[in-house]
Amino acid sequence: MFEILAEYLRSKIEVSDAQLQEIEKLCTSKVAKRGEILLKVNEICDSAFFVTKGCLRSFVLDKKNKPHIIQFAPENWWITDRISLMTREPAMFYIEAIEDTEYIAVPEHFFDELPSIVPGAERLTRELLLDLFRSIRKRLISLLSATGEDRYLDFIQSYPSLALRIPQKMIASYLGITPESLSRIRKTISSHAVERH
Amino acid sequence: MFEILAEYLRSKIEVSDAQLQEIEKLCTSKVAKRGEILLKVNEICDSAFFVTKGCLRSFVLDKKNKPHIIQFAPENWWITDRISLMTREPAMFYIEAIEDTEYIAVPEHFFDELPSIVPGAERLTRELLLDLFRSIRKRLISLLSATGEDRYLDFIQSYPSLALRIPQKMIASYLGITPESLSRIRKTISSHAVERH
DNA sequence: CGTGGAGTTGAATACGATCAACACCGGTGG
DNA sequence: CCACCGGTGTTGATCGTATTCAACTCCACG
Repeated sequence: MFEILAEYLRSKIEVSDAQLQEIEKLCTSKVAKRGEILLKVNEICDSAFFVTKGCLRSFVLDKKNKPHIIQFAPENWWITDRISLMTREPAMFYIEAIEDTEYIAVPEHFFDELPSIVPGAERLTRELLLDLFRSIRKRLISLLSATGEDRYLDFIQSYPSLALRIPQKMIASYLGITPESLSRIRKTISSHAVERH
Repeated sequence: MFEILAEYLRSKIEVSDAQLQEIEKLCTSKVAKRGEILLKVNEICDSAFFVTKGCLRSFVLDKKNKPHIIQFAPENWWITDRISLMTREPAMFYIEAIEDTEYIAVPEHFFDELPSIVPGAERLTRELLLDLFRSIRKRLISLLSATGEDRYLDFIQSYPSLALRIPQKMIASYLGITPESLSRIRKTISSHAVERH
């Protein structure tokens, strides 16, 4: 199971087998059943999760207890409350398995220690942070300035495999619309496709 | 004018006058008239701006050319496209003066060099990044999960002085609602206040 | 099989956006 | 100094769109 993270790291940075063995010592392989909660709001988040099989999501609850999805994490994705992890503040959201999932938990200091094992790995840490930053900012902007339909089109464009795999009600929650609205949006989109054909 | 940034830095980190002189060499004092654009979408952002007097804002335009405000920056705030600054990617938004404004521009390498002038200043850089992260994430969550009224209440709570100072149409744009809706929200809020009295 | 959840569809509703009118200044120029 | 003007904020009426509620189908799974 660690082999998947190893492969991921090899694709991102130059790393030897000996270094990978060092890295593996920091990692803990775990499994979660569908529905299992890995992090709760207001807990201190002490790990980042790297998914090797299955899918996790992070979400908040509004005052009517409706979930709103912040992020999906299928294979080869990281998910964590980065701020809670870095500052020991209470977590802002839940993390939950939406499929039976295998994942690797790494401790808070993992990314700090990585460069001492693999010189130059700061770049990876920096890239991960930038990717996260970019994606949050992009979502903020699209929530502010784009319609539900445009957000959906962007979603299937950006994450085509997720769009097939994730239940539509969860995609709707991620997009900030109701499942019914998403269903209707999909209908009008497919009718446009027919027109063009 | 640099004195205001100096005071700001003194409040954040231990810094001597000699160090401040070194820092000042990296800074450029500038002024912008109301309406002046400091950064355009798709330009490479090469500075961060620290406002010493007046107010800047960042915003995007949607496909109908309506502005949507990402951030306000009054005195003692930083504003920049951090990702463009760090990666030389094209900027995602505009930065514009909404009042006659005096500000200090610092180059992309400013935050990298700061620790070599003031040992321990990494903490400040890290804190600034965390603050930005926190605020973007908070806005994302509130757009996903809170009503316009709740977002407004949170805004006046979080930034009471901004709420008095910024035109309401801009606050509405920041909150993702129309100026008319904000006006009506304010009306119902004040009537609630009367009830309680 | 049968049950429950997911997705779709329709109808009614509610809510925010839009359009329009107006009051209220703050600044400018006569 | 006052008249005028443009922009801002408020309010009302209308409109459009997403939400809500409900019914139904279709699988997947036990």
